[in-house]
Amino acid sequence: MTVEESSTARRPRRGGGGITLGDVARLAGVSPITASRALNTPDHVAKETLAKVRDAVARTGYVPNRMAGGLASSRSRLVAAVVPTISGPVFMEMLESLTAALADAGYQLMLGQSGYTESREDALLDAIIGRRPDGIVLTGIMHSAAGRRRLLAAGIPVVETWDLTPTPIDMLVGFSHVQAGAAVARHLHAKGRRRLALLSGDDERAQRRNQGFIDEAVRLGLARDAADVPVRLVPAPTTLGGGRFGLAQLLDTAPAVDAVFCSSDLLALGVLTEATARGIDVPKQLAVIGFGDLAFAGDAHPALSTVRIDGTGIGRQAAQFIVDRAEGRPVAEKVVDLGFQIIERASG
Amino acid sequence: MTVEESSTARRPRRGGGGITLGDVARLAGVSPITASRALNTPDHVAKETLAKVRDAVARTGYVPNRMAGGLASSRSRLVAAVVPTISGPVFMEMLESLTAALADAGYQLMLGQSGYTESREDALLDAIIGRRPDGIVLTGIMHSAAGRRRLLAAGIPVVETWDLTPTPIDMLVGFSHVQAGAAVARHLHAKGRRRLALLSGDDERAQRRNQGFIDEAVRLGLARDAADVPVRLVPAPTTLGGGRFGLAQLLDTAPAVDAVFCSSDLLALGVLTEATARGIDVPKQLAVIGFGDLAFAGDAHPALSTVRIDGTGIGRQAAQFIVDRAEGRPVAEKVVDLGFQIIERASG
DNA sequence: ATGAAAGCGCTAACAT
DNA sequence: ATGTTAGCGCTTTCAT
Repeated sequence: MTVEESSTARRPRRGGGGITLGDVARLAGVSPITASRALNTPDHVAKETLAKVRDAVARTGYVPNRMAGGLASSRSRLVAAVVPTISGPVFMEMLESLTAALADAGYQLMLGQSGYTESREDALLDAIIGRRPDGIVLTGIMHSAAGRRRLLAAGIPVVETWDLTPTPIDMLVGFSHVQAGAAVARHLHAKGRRRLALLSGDDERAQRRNQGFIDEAVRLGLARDAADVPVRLVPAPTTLGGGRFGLAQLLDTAPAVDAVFCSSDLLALGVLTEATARGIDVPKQLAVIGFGDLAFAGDAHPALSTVRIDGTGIGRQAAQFIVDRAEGRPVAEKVVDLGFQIIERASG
Repeated sequence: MTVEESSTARRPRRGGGGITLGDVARLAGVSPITASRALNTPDHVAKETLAKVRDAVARTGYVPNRMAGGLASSRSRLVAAVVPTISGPVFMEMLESLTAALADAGYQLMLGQSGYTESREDALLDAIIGRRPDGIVLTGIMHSAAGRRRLLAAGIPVVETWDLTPTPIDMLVGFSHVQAGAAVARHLHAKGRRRLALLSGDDERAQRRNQGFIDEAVRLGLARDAADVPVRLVPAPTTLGGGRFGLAQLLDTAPAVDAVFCSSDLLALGVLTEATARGIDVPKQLAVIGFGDLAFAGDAHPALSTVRIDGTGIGRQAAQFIVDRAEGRPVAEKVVDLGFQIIERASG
């Protein structure tokens, strides 16, 4: 008690006036550095000392200041994640497992949205680099050449996700969009479909899946050439409404279509909805394949066939990458392909 | 150039070896504190000096270390947000506007998930308090009495959201769940519905809406007493499948029901789906009201009537609260009721 | 196993 | 308008 009073009295004007490691150390009757060791590397400290420090922590309610720790050690234990936009259910599963896995390892997630103008992207990078995160997880576009250079220059470990780019900045966990598109085309072909069509958001990744889909359709003899596959593009982010509207448009221009590959489950749900409204029988008249395997896919009517992406796995692997790097563990393989899985349900 | 070399040579073993404010100051030929002022309070600095510093920043690619700045100024410019779980589309709109509004003001969002065991909640609090955030935005349960005390003790401004508790910890932005439930009951009554039912997630807020709904139904003479209103509870988080299953159960026990208030739009979409599958005419035989007004609500078939919550407004106001507090501006009103709005579409 | 000294990179306080 | 000094709270390095 006397200790607390005297320390309070001596404290100068600056600072938050909170409890510091020094206070804990004084209460435990050890030096600050010993208190620090007791908290960070308990096995380098005598059992008795440990007990005294732990007791002092409990009595004071001390919580270490991670800004100070980070400054001293050059390890922020902060990880930045950048997504195009937070709404848009696609990346949620990944963010959830990423957050959880990082929390388990004692790291915290900082969230940033890149899906705005390019000038904003620069400001976002400043905000991120300024925090000196131990890693950054990139999802979506955010790769202006200047941005890549800045990240590299800052020496921050980078994990790119949801994609398999040929020239990764650093580490990478994802899957091949081209192959996913091709696999869907093969699936539909195997199910006897002959007039394939695409309903897709206008974002870059979706277009890559479309390319794989179209090329495979041509290869299988389902279309004379690329221009022979009906494509309807709707603005991303995709919506249920976009699916309804898109199907209507598609049927106007290509009424003979017997299968649609949608770039998202939401779009596919819209197609299902519009089909119901028009009395089109799914899957008899029209097969519908979604993308993402969101929670609702299996419960739709009819149950939605789709491409499952292991968002949880992506998040977990991204966390692993960064934590390993931060802890100085060797990273065996910098590129991990988690693949995808076609989930066949009632709709196709 | 000579400057850079000499500074590099002198640099000791610790630290990241990156460019610091000192480097910029030396290059610009001013003292570090002047360089600091040029970046933080440009109008306290002569035009010429400003130009020299800006030039040095541009040439070096300097990005201020916010950990150091935060440590020195006791202002982290970090805001923590706690949600029960990231998946679950309900809070996304809020998170999006919160992130954007904070970014605009130069603050960064740290995300935490509380939706696990109580022991985790404690660890989460430690992680958050350890970062000394300038504010914390709470959504969902996370209010163990001990937790409240710790937050208060840490002196971190707290904004509770999505609710109007009678005893807020600090600041509050939300709406009344009881009133929302009551308003839906009145709406259905006004539309001529007489046998109201509830299909709801088992979370606390939903139950509060249910209470308001039931009480109002009794008051309107639509039920003899509270037990007279059919209620089907499904586990939260709610799903489309839960809606389908729930409606089936509800109709088994109470076939005369002519209106269902669902605790989420997803649940309501499931009800719509199951109704379609069973050939039940919505809204003729059954009115369906959702909650949340998610993006798909208006595009469902039939278009879903629902309760709109201004998630964007909640996020914006929460950011405003915290930034105002951090900048030392007076906060006029610590409690803001953003209300809700019944959106009448085709389903009821 | 424990401690003393010396910073990490920045800004508040007090000059001038 | 600019500079000097002294920390913020912690951890690294080097002793013992």
